[in-house]
Amino acid sequence: MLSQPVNRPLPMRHFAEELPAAQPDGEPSTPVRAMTAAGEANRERILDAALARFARTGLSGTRIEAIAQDAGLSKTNLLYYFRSKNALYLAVLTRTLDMWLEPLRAIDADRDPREALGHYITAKLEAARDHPEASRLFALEVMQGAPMLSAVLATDLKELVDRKVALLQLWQAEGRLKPHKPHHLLFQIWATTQHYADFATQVEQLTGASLADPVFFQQTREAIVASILGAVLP
Amino acid sequence: MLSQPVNRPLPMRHFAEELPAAQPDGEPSTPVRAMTAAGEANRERILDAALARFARTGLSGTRIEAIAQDAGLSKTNLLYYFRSKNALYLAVLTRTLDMWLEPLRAIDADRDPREALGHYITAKLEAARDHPEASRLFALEVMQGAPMLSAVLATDLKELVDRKVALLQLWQAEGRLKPHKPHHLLFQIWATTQHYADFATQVEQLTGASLADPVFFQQTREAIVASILGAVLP
DNA sequence: ACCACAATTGATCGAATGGTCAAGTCTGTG
DNA sequence: CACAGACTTGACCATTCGATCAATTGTGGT
Repeated sequence: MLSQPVNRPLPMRHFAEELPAAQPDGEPSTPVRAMTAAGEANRERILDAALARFARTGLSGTRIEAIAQDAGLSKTNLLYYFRSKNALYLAVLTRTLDMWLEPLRAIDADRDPREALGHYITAKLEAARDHPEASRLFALEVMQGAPMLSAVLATDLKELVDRKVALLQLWQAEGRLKPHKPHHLLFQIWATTQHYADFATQVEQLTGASLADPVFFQQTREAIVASILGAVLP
Repeated sequence: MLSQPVNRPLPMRHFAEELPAAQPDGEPSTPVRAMTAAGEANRERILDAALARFARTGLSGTRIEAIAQDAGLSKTNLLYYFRSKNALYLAVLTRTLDMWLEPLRAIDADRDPREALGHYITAKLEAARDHPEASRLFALEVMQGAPMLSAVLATDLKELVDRKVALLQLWQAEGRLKPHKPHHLLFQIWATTQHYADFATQVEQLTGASLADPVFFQQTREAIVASILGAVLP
């Protein structure tokens, strides 16, 4: 059993770790002193190493010491920056969430549907190419029922998706998209683009190519755009 | 270091556990006596429980004791049927592999492409509905680089896919399919259908429905068929 | 009824691993 | 220069968990 720790000033190294609704009121537990440049850099290196490891072997399959080694630190020192393995995992997850959501946010109501959706697909495929670990990490997490992210997903993601679904329905009402349950459109885009990141090893094994190859990338992009846009544009 | 155990007769309970190329020649280590009916049933219950657990929490995230409890056995007793956690995992994996490959095998050269591919999509979606854990287990395994399955996938799956790709190319040459890199067609089908199993919690959270709902199932099926077949049929 | 082997159990081992502690060293600021 | 607090380390603790072992019970076949 943990004794509920009271509002003591939080050392800088743990400043960003607090859960969203951790402090009902009062001082936001201002850090005592700023982090050193070296400390800042260490934090980043740890997060990078952790992303790579977690994305490959999952939370329970990753040893905290392996991350520390990758980052060039001792296990104890890593634990100085992140109070626990779970805290580190959560930090990686939230840090990556924005990257995942951003392309969806960028779908613009003012643009032409064809162009907007084409851009979205391209952006998602670029994300799959440039940050496959991020994609894999989310996939792992969501597939396991999003035990750490369920709250965020149920609110932030849900709200964002609802907004974009409304936009798609508007476009449908205007006759600029075929009638179609909009969710399926989103799911198809997510599924196909992320597939090339999440199952990269399989894709490479079967085709001998990867998204890193520009030719293959273009080919993939066109295949996805053709099938998805072909089905929803009037 | 394990001392290489020599061809002693393998007890029935471990009969199926041997790796494919384990016995270059000689007696196939005939089991001493048949398993009891109870034993057979236990093995099945263990495999079922293990599939459910592994699909949710992965290999390292699953405690062998949890599986035993789900199956109504003691941990020690489970270890009587499977010599190790890895052996159990591998048994679950191989047992499920056929289920995954079967729909692909069923793509028939004699049928019309539209019909054959429509059937394939439907079969994959039914598999996603009826055996989501199997789909999730494979996804987890492949996403992590298929450490246990790489050999099988590199041979069995590769060969099967190559055969079907050749068929698709034939259809293209006959003008019955649009020219198109066939792999992308397969990937799109896999990605979209499996998405509804692998990310079921997300799908449910965002739409409130699941494949178990017949209306939603039909809707999904039509959306996928429309976009994929629409793009590849001439 | 007997026997060989299947099935089951509880005790226990040992390695792996997350996390703590006390004792430092380094460094920016007053 | 002094000091507070950031940063680092190695020793150590506690627990979890896969696996083994010895011993006992159940059971199908002769």
